[in-house]
Amino acid sequence: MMLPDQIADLITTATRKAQKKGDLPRFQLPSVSVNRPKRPEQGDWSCALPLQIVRDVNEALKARDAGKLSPVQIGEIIVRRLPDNPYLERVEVVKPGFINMFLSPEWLAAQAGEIVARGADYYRLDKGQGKRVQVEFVSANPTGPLHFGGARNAAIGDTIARLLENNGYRVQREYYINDRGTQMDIFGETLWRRYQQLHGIEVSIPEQGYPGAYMIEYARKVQAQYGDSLLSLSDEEAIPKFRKLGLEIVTAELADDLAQMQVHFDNWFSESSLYEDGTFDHVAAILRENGDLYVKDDAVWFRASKYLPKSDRDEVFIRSNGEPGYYASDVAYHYNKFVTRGFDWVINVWAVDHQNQAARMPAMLKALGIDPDRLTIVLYDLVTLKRGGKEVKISKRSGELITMREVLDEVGSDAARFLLLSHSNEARIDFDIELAVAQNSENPVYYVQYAHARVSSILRKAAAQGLEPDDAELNLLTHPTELALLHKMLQLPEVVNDAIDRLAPHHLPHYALELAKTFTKFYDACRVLSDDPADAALSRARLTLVKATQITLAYLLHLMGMNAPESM
RNA sequence: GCCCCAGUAGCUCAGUGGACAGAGCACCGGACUUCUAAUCCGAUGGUCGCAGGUUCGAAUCCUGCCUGGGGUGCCA
Repeated sequence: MMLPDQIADLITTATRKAQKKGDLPRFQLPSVSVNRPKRPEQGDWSCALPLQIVRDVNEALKARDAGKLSPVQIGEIIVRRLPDNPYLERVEVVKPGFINMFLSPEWLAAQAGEIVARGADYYRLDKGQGKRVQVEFVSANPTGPLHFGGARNAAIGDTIARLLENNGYRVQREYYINDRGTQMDIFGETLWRRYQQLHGIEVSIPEQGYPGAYMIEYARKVQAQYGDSLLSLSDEEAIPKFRKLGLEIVTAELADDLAQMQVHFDNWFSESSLYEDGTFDHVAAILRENGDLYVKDDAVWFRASKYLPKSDRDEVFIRSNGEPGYYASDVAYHYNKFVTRGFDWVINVWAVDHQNQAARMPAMLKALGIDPDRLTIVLYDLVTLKRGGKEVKISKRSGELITMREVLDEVGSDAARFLLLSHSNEARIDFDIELAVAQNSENPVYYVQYAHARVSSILRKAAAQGLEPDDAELNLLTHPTELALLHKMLQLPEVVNDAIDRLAPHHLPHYALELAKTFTKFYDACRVLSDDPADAALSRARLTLVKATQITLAYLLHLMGMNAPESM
């Protein structure tokens, strides 16, 4: 259980006891929460319960004509019943009715030893309790290299997966490959034409095809493997063949690009497999039996309005040309996720231009008898690429960077991930390449990594002197910056908990910056190593704190998919 | 038209019911024979888009409006 929950429990217990003993009248208590006040004089933890219950208290007292209590008086009554506990050294009740609590420095200092003893496990929560969750992300159409916008999707999705897998969930990362439909046919045809062109055949690529130079590269890869042996194929034979070959090339390239960002998928799921293994026919049968399908304008429609009371809008299931639409694939796909594979929870990470699609997902789930709460769609806004404040046009012809690989090659994965994660999902990002590359104080990425490098350097130097972390005399840790650093480290589970509850990974980089700042203040104020043997005990205690900081920073960087450098 | 998101310090952004609204950058003034100065300390800086409402308490919740972005039935 997290520290704030434990402290809130103390308040709850004390209040119930006060009721039982007759100090306070009986009524239904609200759930108690505590928060970290901004001002140090208001304590390490604060609780506003007296203000929240003053009305209930006085109404109950009035009923038996027993006078009135002020919030401060209520607070004092509660505090008198506070159970013995190791955390709190001092508790104050102040106007207008806050209970301010101060952590025991001894208990706080002892946590440094706990962190060193248990490592990152000290911070891990069992939020998931073994639940199976799938995070589906990126899932860009496999018709070319990843656009830089995909990097934000990758950073968000992968970080959510990391948050979950470190806190009690069994996580699968999945990439959904849209490997059927009109776009793929045109892609296959373009590749086929490029291949023919490489062999001197004068053909032109399709009108709505893929003009990018990368298609010529793909054709060269086909040529390298097959030579001219495919030239004899007819268009009817060649297009499916090249669609398949192209898909293999692109998929390998996507995996490669994503690996550059420390992103690895457990499963690449083929859309067309849903049609080959009968899933699509099966869900169509379910919907038909329930009377959820009807024909209009030569198309088959899904009666979505039946399941979404606020909407009168239905969805095209099978288009008038006989081809299932994307919504039909989504129905089959989600049936596969929830029923066939039985995930407890599914998270889809989508760009904000799919917002409408996201709003229509619950209808299909209800129609399939699946609890809509088992699906969460994380929507994020787009990224504008800039260089020195000027927008980089998303145009191949400009010659400017646009693919994810090109940006990563220039700014590096760590900086890209950190900067892409720093904004809330709903916020648009202006990603300035110049700023991202800058290895100076303007760039917060390096401030955080630098703190880890410093910590590592101290531990190295100490080891060379024969000094190791030792928790025998941790009560020597009394300096305000030492206690502040410990208090900040203890905040990590709260940050993680919040990030998971809201699927908002941007809390991690912000906290990382705060933690690095808090460490650097300690570093500035407190010398760890010393030439004087008389300081050895304090050095060992501080080394424990430094080691705990290293563990914490490394875990935090790991959650963000970043490296924790030992030196810079 | 309708739906979604955003509007907080000069800039980039945190903060989704608690106390006097925060950070980074920029700007100004200090600190270096450093366990890595990619540093630290201090100062300046805000009618939280606007107007109502709910509440002991609102940047946060509700209603309306303004501005910007996105979406809006056979593309995905």
